[in-house]
Amino acid sequence: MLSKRTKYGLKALTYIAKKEGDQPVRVVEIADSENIPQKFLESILLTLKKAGLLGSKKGKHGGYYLRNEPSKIQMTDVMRVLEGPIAMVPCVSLNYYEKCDDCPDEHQCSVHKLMIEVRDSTLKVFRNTTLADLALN
Amino acid sequence: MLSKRTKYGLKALTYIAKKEGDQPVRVVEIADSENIPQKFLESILLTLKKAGLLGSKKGKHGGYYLRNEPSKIQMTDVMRVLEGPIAMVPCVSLNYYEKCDDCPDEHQCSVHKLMIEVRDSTLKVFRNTTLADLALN
DNA sequence: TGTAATCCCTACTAAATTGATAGGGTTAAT
DNA sequence: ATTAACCCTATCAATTTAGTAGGGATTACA
Repeated sequence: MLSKRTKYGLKALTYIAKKEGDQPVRVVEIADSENIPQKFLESILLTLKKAGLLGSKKGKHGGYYLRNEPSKIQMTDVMRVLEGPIAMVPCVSLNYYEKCDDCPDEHQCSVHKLMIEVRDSTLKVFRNTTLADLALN
Repeated sequence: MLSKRTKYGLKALTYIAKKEGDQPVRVVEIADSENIPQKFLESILLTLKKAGLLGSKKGKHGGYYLRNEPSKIQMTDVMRVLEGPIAMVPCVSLNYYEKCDDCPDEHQCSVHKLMIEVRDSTLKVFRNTTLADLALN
């Protein structure tokens, strides 16, 4: 299941991408438009900023803006920042690999094989989708 | 992330499928072979039984057995029983649909669109994989 | 220079979920 | 009758989730 955090983050990014003026977008505006608790959203956007996806401007007329063109922002990057590993088990994760402690040999593990397939098919979707695609319509 | 419950369940099913004699397979044997806490495994196999995937025989020489040929058991069914919805958000779930309370119109929701794609690609994998595939090798 | 608007940061918390463990009940074979 | 096995319920500690609270730091502008 996708966390609310991730869902809100995606919606917020989409909102900002759609807006794309020269003015940064305020948290409160996004929160109101997308029905997201403001304080919660603040912390999410902060995460996205620290990850380099968003930039910010403080003070009056401040807000958040994209650091790249929407068409250059892949879902793989967004999802890894917001949700963590894309793989369903650590032993098939590209970026967060970890050995299972119950598994003597993962190359003979049926779950391992299956989850590699799932990972690859999900990755394909995320790699082929950019923020520009989300912002269409 | 896949729960341990699901992972253990998949391993257990694979174990039983590989064994496939006329004797039912005992919980303790699976638990020992696959490094799964026995009591925990008991409750998982019970769930699989109640869902109709496994049958059981009580008492001496008892154990669990498959109710169908491995090649007839799709991962979609197994995953739904063990892990619940395959979709990452309830609003794109085929079997557990639920409206998002923050979303006025889900057809205009960017997350919705993306998650439909993910769901479909994951479903494709699960539909094309049976327990017989997991039990290979 | 003061004030309001805005992002930034830390700490806390209630509720839910996960990954078990405990303890015994029921059934079947011998 | 005894033992081996599944069946069932309750409980629990740790972790994660979805926030809330409270204020600090910075900037625009009057």
